[in-house]
Amino acid sequence: MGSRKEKDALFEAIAVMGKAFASPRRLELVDLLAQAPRTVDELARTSGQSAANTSQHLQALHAAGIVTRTREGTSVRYALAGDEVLSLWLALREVSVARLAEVERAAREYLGGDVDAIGRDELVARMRSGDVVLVDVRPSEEFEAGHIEGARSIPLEELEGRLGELPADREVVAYCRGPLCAFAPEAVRRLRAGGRDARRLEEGWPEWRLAGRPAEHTRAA
Amino acid sequence: MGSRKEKDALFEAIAVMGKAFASPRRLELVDLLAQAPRTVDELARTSGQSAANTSQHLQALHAAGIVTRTREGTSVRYALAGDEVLSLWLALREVSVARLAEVERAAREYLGGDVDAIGRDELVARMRSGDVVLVDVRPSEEFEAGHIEGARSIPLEELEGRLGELPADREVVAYCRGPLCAFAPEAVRRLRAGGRDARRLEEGWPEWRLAGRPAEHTRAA
DNA sequence: CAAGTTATCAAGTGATCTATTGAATAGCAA
DNA sequence: TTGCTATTCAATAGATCACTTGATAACTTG
Repeated sequence: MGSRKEKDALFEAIAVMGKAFASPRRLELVDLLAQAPRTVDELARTSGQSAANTSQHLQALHAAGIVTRTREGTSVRYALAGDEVLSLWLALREVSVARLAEVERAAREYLGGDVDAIGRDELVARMRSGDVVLVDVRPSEEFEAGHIEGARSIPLEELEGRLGELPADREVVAYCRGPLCAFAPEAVRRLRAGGRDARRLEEGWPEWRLAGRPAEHTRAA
Repeated sequence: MGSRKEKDALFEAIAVMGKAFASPRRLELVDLLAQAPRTVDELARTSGQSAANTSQHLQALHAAGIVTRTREGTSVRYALAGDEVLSLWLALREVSVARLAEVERAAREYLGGDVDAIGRDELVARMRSGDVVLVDVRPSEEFEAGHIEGARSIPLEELEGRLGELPADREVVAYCRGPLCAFAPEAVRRLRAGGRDARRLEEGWPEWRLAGRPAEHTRAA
Protein backbone atom coordinates (compact mmCIF):
# COMPACT_ATOMS: atom_id res chain seq x y z
CA MET A 1 0.00 0.00 0.00
CA GLY A 2 1.14 3.52 -0.75
CA SER A 3 4.12 2.57 -2.89
CA ARG A 4 5.37 4.29 -5.99
CA LYS A 5 4.38 1.30 -8.09
CA GLU A 6 0.80 1.49 -6.93
CA LYS A 7 0.66 5.24 -7.34
CA ASP A 8 1.88 4.87 -10.92
CA ALA A 9 -0.78 2.26 -11.58
CA LEU A 10 -3.43 4.65 -10.32
CA PHE A 11 -2.38 7.52 -12.55
CA GLU A 12 -1.96 5.12 -15.43
CA ALA A 13 -5.57 4.07 -14.98
CA ILE A 14 -6.85 7.64 -14.81
CA ALA A 15 -4.86 8.48 -17.94
CA VAL A 16 -7.00 5.96 -19.83
CA MET A 17 -9.82 8.45 -19.49
CA GLY A 18 -7.56 11.31 -20.53
CA LYS A 19 -6.34 9.45 -23.59
CA ALA A 20 -9.92 9.00 -24.72
CA PHE A 21 -10.18 12.78 -25.08
CA ALA A 22 -6.84 13.08 -26.87
CA SER A 23 -8.00 12.53 -30.44
CA PRO A 24 -9.91 15.08 -32.54
CA ARG A 25 -11.89 12.33 -34.23
CA ARG A 26 -13.03 10.94 -30.93
CA LEU A 27 -13.96 14.40 -29.70
CA GLU A 28 -16.11 14.89 -32.75
CA LEU A 29 -17.87 11.60 -32.02
CA VAL A 30 -18.43 12.62 -28.40
CA ASP A 31 -19.80 15.93 -29.59
CA LEU A 32 -22.25 14.21 -31.90
CA LEU A 33 -23.30 11.79 -29.18
CA ALA A 34 -23.94 14.75 -26.90
CA GLN A 35 -26.88 15.56 -29.18
CA ALA A 36 -28.37 12.12 -29.55
CA PRO A 37 -27.48 8.44 -29.48
CA ARG A 38 -26.49 7.11 -32.90
CA THR A 39 -25.41 4.00 -34.73
CA VAL A 40 -21.88 3.44 -35.95
CA ASP A 41 -23.00 3.97 -39.50
CA GLU A 42 -24.71 7.27 -38.78
CA LEU A 43 -21.67 8.50 -36.89
CA ALA A 44 -19.35 7.47 -39.68
CA ARG A 45 -21.44 9.29 -42.25
CA THR A 46 -21.98 12.51 -40.35
CA SER A 47 -18.36 12.71 -39.26
CA GLY A 48 -17.05 11.84 -42.70
CA GLN A 49 -14.74 9.02 -41.74
CA SER A 50 -14.63 5.33 -42.61
CA ALA A 51 -16.86 2.90 -40.77
CA ALA A 52 -13.90 0.81 -39.62
CA ASN A 53 -12.13 3.81 -38.17
CA THR A 54 -15.28 5.06 -36.49
CA SER A 55 -15.85 1.66 -34.97
CA GLN A 56 -12.33 1.61 -33.58
CA HIS A 57 -12.67 5.01 -32.00
CA LEU A 58 -16.01 4.07 -30.52
CA GLN A 59 -14.45 1.01 -28.99
CA ALA A 60 -11.74 3.18 -27.47
CA LEU A 61 -14.42 5.44 -26.00
CA HIS A 62 -16.27 2.40 -24.74
CA ALA A 63 -13.15 1.03 -23.07
CA ALA A 64 -12.75 4.37 -21.31
CA GLY A 65 -16.33 4.16 -20.03
CA ILE A 66 -17.40 7.23 -21.97
CA VAL A 67 -20.08 5.63 -24.12
CA THR A 68 -22.53 2.78 -23.82
CA ARG A 69 -23.35 0.32 -26.56
CA THR A 70 -26.68 -1.31 -27.42
CA ARG A 71 -27.30 -3.78 -30.16
CA GLU A 72 -30.35 -2.88 -32.27
CA GLY A 73 -30.98 -5.57 -34.80
CA THR A 74 -28.23 -5.37 -37.34
CA SER A 75 -26.78 -2.15 -36.01
CA VAL A 76 -25.23 -0.95 -32.77
CA ARG A 77 -26.34 2.25 -31.12
CA TYR A 78 -23.82 4.20 -29.06
CA ALA A 79 -24.72 6.83 -26.46
CA LEU A 80 -22.89 8.97 -23.94
CA ALA A 81 -22.52 7.06 -20.70
CA GLY A 82 -24.19 9.64 -18.49
CA ASP A 83 -24.57 13.26 -17.56
CA GLU A 84 -21.24 13.36 -15.72
CA VAL A 85 -19.56 12.42 -18.98
CA LEU A 86 -21.50 15.08 -20.84
CA SER A 87 -20.56 17.73 -18.34
CA LEU A 88 -16.94 16.61 -18.42
CA TRP A 89 -16.94 17.11 -22.18
CA LEU A 90 -18.56 20.51 -21.87
CA ALA A 91 -16.02 21.50 -19.20
CA LEU A 92 -13.11 20.38 -21.34
CA ARG A 93 -14.46 22.34 -24.28
CA GLU A 94 -15.07 25.42 -22.21
CA VAL A 95 -11.62 25.43 -20.65
CA SER A 96 -10.02 24.92 -24.03
CA VAL A 97 -11.93 27.87 -25.47
CA ALA A 98 -10.97 30.00 -22.48
CA ARG A 99 -7.31 29.10 -22.33
CA LEU A 100 -6.22 28.23 -25.85
CA ALA A 101 -6.11 31.15 -28.22
CA GLU A 102 -5.93 28.73 -31.13
CA VAL A 103 -9.28 27.18 -30.22
CA GLU A 104 -10.86 30.58 -30.01
CA ARG A 105 -9.39 31.51 -33.39
CA ALA A 106 -10.49 28.26 -35.02
CA ALA A 107 -13.96 28.72 -33.59
CA ARG A 108 -14.29 32.22 -35.03
CA GLU A 109 -13.09 30.93 -38.36
CA TYR A 110 -15.54 28.06 -38.36
CA LEU A 111 -18.55 29.98 -37.10
CA GLY A 112 -18.24 32.92 -39.44
CA GLY A 113 -19.09 36.44 -38.34
CA ASP A 114 -20.65 36.82 -34.93
CA VAL A 115 -24.42 37.20 -34.74
CA ASP A 116 -26.55 38.63 -31.94
CA ALA A 117 -27.30 36.19 -29.15
CA ILE A 118 -29.98 35.88 -26.50
CA GLY A 119 -29.62 34.24 -23.08
CA ARG A 120 -31.67 31.55 -21.42
CA ASP A 121 -33.73 33.71 -19.13
CA GLU A 122 -34.58 36.35 -21.67
CA LEU A 123 -35.67 33.64 -24.10
CA VAL A 124 -37.97 32.06 -21.54
CA ALA A 125 -39.50 35.44 -20.69
CA ARG A 126 -40.06 36.41 -24.30
CA MET A 127 -41.48 33.04 -25.23
CA ARG A 128 -43.92 33.34 -22.37
CA SER A 129 -45.09 36.71 -23.63
CA GLY A 130 -45.46 35.16 -27.08
CA ASP A 131 -43.40 37.56 -29.14
CA VAL A 132 -40.70 35.13 -30.14
CA VAL A 133 -40.62 31.85 -32.06
CA LEU A 134 -37.96 29.29 -31.22
CA VAL A 135 -36.49 27.18 -34.01
CA ASP A 136 -34.29 24.10 -33.68
CA VAL A 137 -32.08 24.09 -36.77
CA ARG A 138 -30.33 20.78 -36.11
CA PRO A 139 -31.00 17.70 -38.24
CA SER A 140 -34.45 16.34 -37.48
CA GLU A 141 -33.21 13.11 -35.84
CA GLU A 142 -31.51 15.20 -33.20
CA PHE A 143 -34.64 17.23 -32.64
CA GLU A 144 -36.62 14.02 -32.29
CA ALA A 145 -34.21 12.62 -29.71
CA GLY A 146 -34.81 15.66 -27.53
CA HIS A 147 -35.30 19.41 -27.76
CA ILE A 148 -36.16 22.57 -25.89
CA GLU A 149 -39.80 22.77 -24.87
CA GLY A 150 -41.82 24.78 -27.34
CA ALA A 151 -39.26 24.68 -30.14
CA ARG A 152 -40.15 23.76 -33.70
CA SER A 153 -37.85 21.83 -35.98
CA ILE A 154 -36.60 23.39 -39.19
CA PRO A 155 -33.26 21.85 -40.19
CA LEU A 156 -30.83 24.38 -41.60
CA GLU A 157 -30.97 22.98 -45.16
CA GLU A 158 -34.73 23.38 -45.30
CA LEU A 159 -34.77 26.82 -43.75
CA GLU A 160 -34.98 28.92 -46.89
CA GLY A 161 -37.72 26.78 -48.41
CA ARG A 162 -39.79 26.96 -45.26
CA LEU A 163 -39.49 30.64 -44.40
CA GLY A 164 -43.20 30.99 -45.01
CA GLU A 165 -43.99 28.81 -42.00
CA LEU A 166 -42.60 31.46 -39.68
CA PRO A 167 -44.83 34.35 -38.62
CA ALA A 168 -43.37 37.51 -40.15
CA ASP A 169 -44.23 39.72 -37.20
CA ARG A 170 -42.21 37.85 -34.58
CA GLU A 171 -38.56 37.62 -33.83
CA VAL A 172 -37.01 34.23 -34.54
CA VAL A 173 -34.53 32.61 -32.16
CA ALA A 174 -32.44 29.75 -33.55
CA TYR A 175 -30.46 27.22 -31.56
CA CYS A 176 -28.33 24.23 -32.44
CA ARG A 177 -25.73 21.90 -30.95
CA GLY A 178 -23.94 24.46 -28.83
CA PRO A 179 -21.71 27.49 -28.83
CA LEU A 180 -19.23 25.86 -31.23
CA CYS A 181 -21.85 24.77 -33.74
CA ALA A 182 -22.19 26.69 -36.99
CA PHE A 183 -25.86 25.90 -37.65
CA ALA A 184 -27.53 28.62 -35.58
CA PRO A 185 -25.26 31.50 -36.65
CA GLU A 186 -25.75 30.50 -40.27
CA ALA A 187 -29.50 30.21 -39.75
CA VAL A 188 -29.60 33.70 -38.29
CA ARG A 189 -27.73 35.08 -41.30
CA ARG A 190 -30.15 33.39 -43.69
CA LEU A 191 -33.18 34.56 -41.73
CA ARG A 192 -31.91 38.12 -41.81
CA ALA A 193 -31.21 37.82 -45.52
CA GLY A 194 -34.87 36.81 -45.79
CA GLY A 195 -35.92 39.97 -44.00
CA ARG A 196 -36.64 38.44 -40.59
CA ASP A 197 -35.63 39.68 -37.20
CA ALA A 198 -33.45 36.90 -35.78
CA ARG A 199 -30.97 36.02 -33.04
CA ARG A 200 -29.28 32.85 -31.88
CA LEU A 201 -29.58 31.28 -28.45
CA GLU A 202 -26.26 31.53 -26.61
CA GLU A 203 -26.21 27.85 -25.78
CA GLY A 204 -27.25 24.60 -27.40
CA TRP A 205 -29.46 21.68 -26.54
CA PRO A 206 -27.00 19.76 -24.31
CA GLU A 207 -26.31 22.79 -22.10
CA TRP A 208 -30.03 23.52 -21.82
CA ARG A 209 -30.87 19.97 -20.85
CA LEU A 210 -28.01 19.70 -18.36
CA ALA A 211 -29.17 22.91 -16.70
CA GLY A 212 -32.50 21.22 -16.05
CA ARG A 213 -34.57 23.59 -18.19
CA PRO A 214 -37.91 22.48 -19.64
CA ALA A 215 -37.34 19.95 -22.39
CA GLU A 216 -39.16 17.36 -24.45
CA HIS A 217 -37.76 13.89 -25.04
CA THR A 218 -39.49 12.01 -27.79
CA ARG A 219 -37.31 8.93 -27.65
CA ALA A 220 -35.36 7.48 -24.75
CA ALA A 221 -32.10 9.28 -23.97
CA MET B 1 -16.88 29.22 -43.03
CA GLY B 2 -18.55 26.02 -41.85
CA SER B 3 -16.42 23.69 -43.95
CA ARG B 4 -15.09 20.30 -43.00
CA LYS B 5 -11.54 21.63 -43.02
CA GLU B 6 -12.37 24.32 -40.49
CA LYS B 7 -14.34 21.92 -38.33
CA ASP B 8 -11.37 19.56 -38.27
CA ALA B 9 -9.10 22.43 -37.28
CA LEU B 10 -11.41 23.26 -34.40
CA PHE B 11 -11.48 19.74 -32.98
CA GLU B 12 -7.76 19.46 -33.55
CA ALA B 13 -7.27 22.53 -31.40
CA ILE B 14 -9.53 21.26 -28.63
CA ALA B 15 -7.71 17.94 -28.68
CA VAL B 16 -4.55 19.79 -27.65
CA MET B 17 -6.18 20.21 -24.26
CA GLY B 18 -7.25 16.56 -24.22
CA LYS B 19 -3.77 15.37 -25.09
CA ALA B 20 -2.38 17.25 -22.11
CA PHE B 21 -4.40 14.94 -19.86
CA ALA B 22 -3.37 11.79 -21.71
CA SER B 23 -0.15 10.99 -19.86
CA PRO B 24 0.05 9.56 -16.34
CA ARG B 25 3.17 11.58 -15.60
CA ARG B 26 1.50 14.81 -16.55
CA LEU B 27 -1.55 13.93 -14.47
CA GLU B 28 0.69 13.41 -11.48
CA LEU B 29 2.22 16.84 -12.02
CA VAL B 30 -1.21 18.41 -12.30
CA ASP B 31 -2.25 16.67 -9.12
CA LEU B 32 0.78 18.04 -7.28
CA LEU B 33 0.17 21.52 -8.62
CA ALA B 34 -3.41 21.29 -7.40
CA GLN B 35 -1.95 21.44 -3.89
CA ALA B 36 0.54 24.24 -4.35
CA PRO B 37 2.72 25.94 -6.97
CA ARG B 38 6.17 24.39 -7.23
CA THR B 39 9.44 24.67 -9.06
CA VAL B 40 10.55 22.19 -11.71
CA ASP B 41 13.07 20.75 -9.34
CA GLU B 42 10.56 20.21 -6.54
CA LEU B 43 8.15 18.58 -8.94
CA ALA B 44 10.85 16.33 -10.35
CA ARG B 45 11.89 15.22 -6.88
CA THR B 46 8.44 14.58 -5.45
CA SER B 47 7.25 12.78 -8.57
CA GLY B 48 10.44 10.75 -8.85
CA GLN B 49 11.28 11.49 -12.44
CA SER B 50 14.21 13.21 -14.14
CA ALA B 51 14.38 17.00 -14.29
CA ALA B 52 14.56 17.00 -18.08
CA ASN B 53 11.50 14.85 -18.41
CA THR B 54 9.59 16.90 -15.87
CA SER B 55 10.51 20.07 -17.70
CA GLN B 56 9.26 18.64 -20.98
CA HIS B 57 5.95 17.62 -19.49
CA LEU B 58 5.55 21.00 -17.87
CA GLN B 59 6.13 22.63 -21.20
CA ALA B 60 3.46 20.45 -22.73
CA LEU B 61 1.06 21.50 -19.97
CA HIS B 62 2.04 25.11 -20.51
CA ALA B 63 1.39 24.86 -24.24
CA ALA B 64 -2.07 23.52 -23.43
CA GLY B 65 -2.76 26.48 -21.16
CA ILE B 66 -3.04 24.31 -18.07
CA VAL B 67 -0.22 25.82 -16.06
CA THR B 68 1.44 29.20 -15.71
CA ARG B 69 5.15 29.79 -15.38
CA THR B 70 7.02 32.38 -13.30
CA ARG B 71 10.72 32.86 -13.15
CA GLU B 72 12.04 33.10 -9.57
CA GLY B 73 15.72 33.83 -9.65
CA THR B 74 17.40 30.73 -10.86
CA SER B 75 14.33 28.55 -10.79
CA VAL B 76 10.91 28.52 -12.45
CA ARG B 77 7.73 28.13 -10.49
CA TYR B 78 4.77 26.47 -12.17
CA ALA B 79 1.16 26.76 -11.00
CA LEU B 80 -2.25 25.63 -12.19
CA ALA B 81 -3.64 28.22 -14.58
CA GLY B 82 -6.88 28.80 -12.70
CA ASP B 83 -9.81 27.34 -10.87
CA GLU B 84 -11.51 26.18 -14.07
CA VAL B 85 -8.46 24.05 -14.74
CA LEU B 86 -8.51 22.69 -11.21
CA SER B 87 -12.15 21.80 -11.45
CA LEU B 88 -11.61 20.21 -14.85
CA TRP B 89 -8.96 17.98 -13.31
CA LEU B 90 -11.21 17.10 -10.39
CA ALA B 91 -14.04 16.30 -12.79
CA LEU B 92 -11.85 14.09 -14.93
CA ARG B 93 -10.64 12.25 -11.86
CA GLU B 94 -14.14 11.84 -10.52
CA VAL B 95 -15.57 10.51 -13.75
CA SER B 96 -12.69 8.10 -14.13
CA VAL B 97 -13.25 6.76 -10.62
CA ALA B 98 -16.95 6.42 -11.30
CA ARG B 99 -16.74 4.77 -14.71
CA LEU B 100 -13.49 2.83 -14.81
CA ALA B 101 -13.41 -0.20 -12.59
CA GLU B 102 -9.64 -0.35 -12.98
CA VAL B 103 -9.23 3.12 -11.44
CA GLU B 104 -11.39 2.14 -8.52
CA ARG B 105 -9.37 -1.05 -8.04
CA ALA B 106 -6.03 0.75 -8.29
CA ALA B 107 -7.25 3.34 -5.80
CA ARG B 108 -8.24 0.68 -3.27
CA GLU B 109 -4.88 -0.97 -3.72
CA TYR B 110 -3.00 2.28 -3.27
CA LEU B 111 -5.00 3.61 -0.34
CA GLY B 112 -4.97 0.44 1.71
CA GLY B 113 -7.97 -0.60 3.82
CA ASP B 114 -10.79 1.88 4.08
CA VAL B 115 -10.96 4.07 7.18
CA ASP B 116 -13.92 5.96 8.66
CA ALA B 117 -14.57 9.31 7.04
CA ILE B 118 -16.33 12.48 8.06
CA GLY B 119 -18.04 14.99 5.77
CA ARG B 120 -17.60 18.74 5.43
CA ASP B 121 -20.60 19.86 7.37
CA GLU B 122 -20.16 17.48 10.27
CA LEU B 123 -16.54 18.55 10.57
CA VAL B 124 -17.45 22.23 10.71
CA ALA B 125 -20.10 21.57 13.36
CA ARG B 126 -17.83 19.49 15.52
CA MET B 127 -14.95 21.91 15.23
CA ARG B 128 -17.24 24.69 16.34
CA SER B 129 -18.26 22.75 19.42
CA GLY B 130 -14.58 22.14 20.08
CA ASP B 131 -14.55 18.38 20.41
CA VAL B 132 -12.40 17.67 17.37
CA VAL B 133 -8.88 18.61 16.29
CA LEU B 134 -8.12 18.94 12.58
CA VAL B 135 -4.71 17.89 11.30
CA ASP B 136 -3.22 18.55 7.87
CA VAL B 137 -0.88 15.64 7.19
CA ARG B 138 0.52 16.89 3.89
CA PRO B 139 4.13 18.06 3.58
CA SER B 140 4.55 21.39 5.33
CA GLU B 141 5.18 23.42 2.14
CA GLU B 142 1.71 22.46 0.95
CA PHE B 143 0.21 23.44 4.28
CA GLU B 144 1.99 26.77 4.07
CA ALA B 145 0.70 27.46 0.59
CA GLY B 146 -2.86 27.11 1.85
CA HIS B 147 -4.94 25.02 4.24
CA ILE B 148 -8.30 24.61 5.91
CA GLU B 149 -9.04 27.24 8.51
CA GLY B 150 -8.22 26.01 11.99
CA ALA B 151 -6.07 23.07 10.89
CA ARG B 152 -2.66 22.37 12.31
CA SER B 153 0.18 20.93 10.29
CA ILE B 154 1.71 17.59 11.22
CA PRO B 155 3.25 15.96 8.13
CA LEU B 156 2.67 12.22 8.00
CA GLU B 157 6.33 11.32 8.59
CA GLU B 158 6.42 13.31 11.81
CA LEU B 159 3.10 12.07 13.11
CA GLU B 160 4.28 9.32 15.41
CA GLY B 161 6.95 11.51 17.00
CA ARG B 162 4.47 14.32 17.64
CA LEU B 163 1.52 12.34 18.98
CA GLY B 164 2.01 14.10 22.30
CA GLU B 165 1.00 17.43 20.78
CA LEU B 166 -2.52 16.16 20.24
CA PRO B 167 -5.00 16.33 23.11
CA ALA B 168 -5.81 12.77 24.11
CA ASP B 169 -9.45 13.48 24.91
CA ARG B 170 -10.48 14.70 21.47
CA GLU B 171 -11.14 12.97 18.21
CA VAL B 172 -8.57 13.69 15.51
CA VAL B 173 -9.60 14.36 11.91
CA ALA B 174 -6.86 14.09 9.28
CA TYR B 175 -7.00 15.41 5.75
CA CYS B 176 -4.58 15.46 2.83
CA ARG B 177 -4.49 16.02 -0.92
CA GLY B 178 -7.83 14.47 -1.75
CA PRO B 179 -9.82 11.26 -1.95
CA LEU B 180 -7.07 9.50 -3.92
CA CYS B 181 -4.27 10.49 -1.56
CA ALA B 182 -2.85 7.88 0.80
CA PHE B 183 -1.65 10.26 3.52
CA ALA B 184 -4.86 10.73 5.50
CA PRO B 185 -5.90 7.05 5.58
CA GLU B 186 -2.41 6.11 6.68
CA ALA B 187 -2.43 8.85 9.30
CA VAL B 188 -5.71 7.53 10.68
CA ARG B 189 -4.28 4.03 10.94
CA ARG B 190 -1.24 5.31 12.80
CA LEU B 191 -3.32 7.47 15.13
CA ARG B 192 -5.51 4.49 15.97
CA ALA B 193 -2.43 2.35 16.53
CA GLY B 194 -1.40 5.05 19.00
CA GLY B 195 -4.68 4.72 20.83
CA ARG B 196 -6.41 7.83 19.43
CA ASP B 197 -9.90 8.20 18.11
CA ALA B 198 -9.45 9.27 14.48
CA ARG B 199 -11.20 9.68 11.17
CA ARG B 200 -10.27 11.13 7.80
CA LEU B 201 -12.00 14.02 6.07
CA GLU B 202 -13.80 12.78 2.96
CA GLU B 203 -12.19 15.37 0.73
CA GLY B 204 -8.86 17.14 0.43
CA TRP B 205 -7.62 20.70 0.38
CA PRO B 206 -8.35 21.47 -3.30
CA GLU B 207 -11.97 20.37 -3.03
CA TRP B 208 -12.44 22.35 0.17
CA ARG B 209 -10.99 25.51 -1.31
CA LEU B 210 -12.93 25.17 -4.56
CA ALA B 211 -16.14 24.80 -2.58
CA GLY B 212 -15.43 28.21 -1.03
CA ARG B 213 -15.10 26.94 2.54
CA PRO B 214 -13.07 28.92 5.12
CA ALA B 215 -9.40 28.69 4.30
CA GLU B 216 -6.08 30.31 5.10
CA HIS B 217 -3.59 31.22 2.41
CA THR B 218 -0.20 32.03 3.77
CA ARG B 219 1.45 32.63 0.43
CA ALA B 220 -0.02 33.81 -2.86
CA ALA B 221 -1.92 31.14 -4.76
C1' DC C 1 -30.91 -20.70 -47.02
C1' DA C 2 -28.96 -16.83 -49.80
C1' DA C 3 -28.15 -11.99 -50.29
C1' DG C 4 -27.38 -7.74 -48.33
C1' DT C 5 -26.31 -4.58 -44.36
C1' DT C 6 -23.83 -3.31 -40.43
C1' DA C 7 -20.15 -3.78 -37.41
C1' DT C 8 -15.86 -5.62 -36.05
C1' DC C 9 -11.30 -7.76 -36.55
C1' DA C 10 -6.42 -8.21 -38.15
C1' DA C 11 -2.41 -6.63 -40.19
C1' DG C 12 0.55 -3.13 -41.77
C1' DT C 13 2.55 1.51 -42.38
C1' DG C 14 3.50 6.11 -41.27
C1' DA C 15 3.17 9.37 -37.70
C1' DT C 16 3.39 10.87 -32.98
C1' DC C 17 4.71 10.39 -28.17
C1' DT C 18 7.81 9.17 -24.23
C1' DA C 19 11.89 8.89 -21.67
C1' DT C 20 16.84 9.09 -21.82
C1' DT C 21 21.16 11.12 -22.52
C1' DG C 22 24.34 14.74 -22.91
C1' DA C 23 25.01 19.40 -24.01
C1' DA C 24 23.62 24.35 -23.73
C1' DT C 25 21.80 28.39 -21.35
C1' DA C 26 20.31 31.62 -17.56
C1' DG C 27 20.81 33.48 -13.27
C1' DC C 28 23.38 33.84 -8.81
C1' DA C 29 27.27 34.24 -5.80
C1' DA C 30 32.01 34.27 -4.71
C1' DT D 1 35.29 36.04 -14.42
C1' DT D 2 34.53 31.36 -12.57
C1' DG D 3 31.89 28.03 -10.61
C1' DC D 4 27.29 26.34 -9.26
C1' DT D 5 22.49 25.27 -9.69
C1' DA D 6 18.15 25.09 -12.16
C1' DT D 7 16.13 24.66 -16.42
C1' DT D 8 15.79 23.87 -21.17
C1' DC D 9 17.28 22.06 -25.69
C1' DA D 10 18.49 18.45 -29.18
C1' DA D 11 18.90 13.96 -30.72
C1' DT D 12 17.49 9.38 -30.44
C1' DA D 13 15.43 4.79 -29.79
C1' DG D 14 11.48 2.39 -28.41
C1' DA D 15 6.66 2.35 -27.75
C1' DT D 16 2.12 3.61 -28.87
C1' DC D 17 -1.35 5.47 -31.92
C1' DA D 18 -4.12 6.53 -36.26
C1' DC D 19 -5.89 5.29 -40.48
C1' DT D 20 -6.21 2.14 -44.41
C1' DT D 21 -7.37 -2.14 -46.54
C1' DG D 22 -9.37 -6.47 -46.91
C1' DA D 23 -11.53 -10.19 -44.57
C1' DT D 24 -14.89 -11.99 -41.09
C1' DA D 25 -18.94 -12.21 -38.17
C1' DA D 26 -23.80 -10.92 -36.75
C1' DC D 27 -28.11 -10.08 -37.99
C1' DT D 28 -32.32 -9.18 -41.19
C1' DT D 29 -35.03 -9.93 -45.00
C1' DG D 30 -36.51 -12.13 -49.19
